[in-house]
Amino acid sequence: MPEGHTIHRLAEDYEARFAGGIAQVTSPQGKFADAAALLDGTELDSADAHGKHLFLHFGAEDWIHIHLGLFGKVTFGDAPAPPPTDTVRLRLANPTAYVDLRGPTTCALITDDEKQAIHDRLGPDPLRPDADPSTAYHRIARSRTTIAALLMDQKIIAGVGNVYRAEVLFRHGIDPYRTGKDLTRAEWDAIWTDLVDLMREGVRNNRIDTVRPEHTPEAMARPPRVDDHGGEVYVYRRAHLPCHICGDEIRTADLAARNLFWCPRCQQP
DNA sequence: TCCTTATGTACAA
DNA sequence: TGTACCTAAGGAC
Repeated sequence: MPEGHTIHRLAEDYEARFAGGIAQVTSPQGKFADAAALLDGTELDSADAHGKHLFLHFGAEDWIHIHLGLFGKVTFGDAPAPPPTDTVRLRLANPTAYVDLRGPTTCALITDDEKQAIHDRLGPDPLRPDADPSTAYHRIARSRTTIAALLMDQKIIAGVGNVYRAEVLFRHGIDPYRTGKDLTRAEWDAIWTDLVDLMREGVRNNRIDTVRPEHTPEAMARPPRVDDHGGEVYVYRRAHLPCHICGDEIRTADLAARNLFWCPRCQQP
């Protein structure tokens, strides 16, 4: 599930359940055991998210840096915590709740400076209040790379993943193979504004829904989705199915080792 | 029970 | 461009 909205939601949920209190910190799987021992019994004071990176603040200088990658998952539950399975990389537990982290690409103890270096190499995040879309457009407008690839480049814009990429391009009728150079400022501003709205709703609902009210299954008297990615979408993982709007077959292609989905009629070059 | 796939990224060649 | 890494679910047998 991990696109930016997931990570921001996790930051909220970690804070809601653990901030301001002492936590038991363990690493049943073992790879984070040394750091867990250092943090065990200390207080989590805040959580932060930038793009797909999650940061948990313990004490004055220590942060746990978490990146879920493709497989990472986080599970919250109420106390008492069940015995952890042997894939739990990090468990926090307090008298009322526990949270398990499994399969992350990254789970490491870092300093303030190291955290800052991560912020510095990430592009603006539509979910962060300090984000400036014009810095992203500046790079896009000079690039001969496809807009589909640019949207996935975390240095350009942080937090967009394969689902939001496919869906936002569909919502704006933009062919994924158009280059950054061809994108107007107005088009970019519209994409950005839309991403802010979509991703905020993603945080709220903890899932990605991109279908406008007038195109929902109920509104169009069509069958509801069968996909299990967790939300209602126009094109993501709908290869060879009819487009909700024009009925043409949704296309798919490999682009930079990821699956791209788009409607060739609704998204003209 | 095995194989494929996945909302991601980093590094080698 | 290809491959490695981490995990779990779903589908094919």
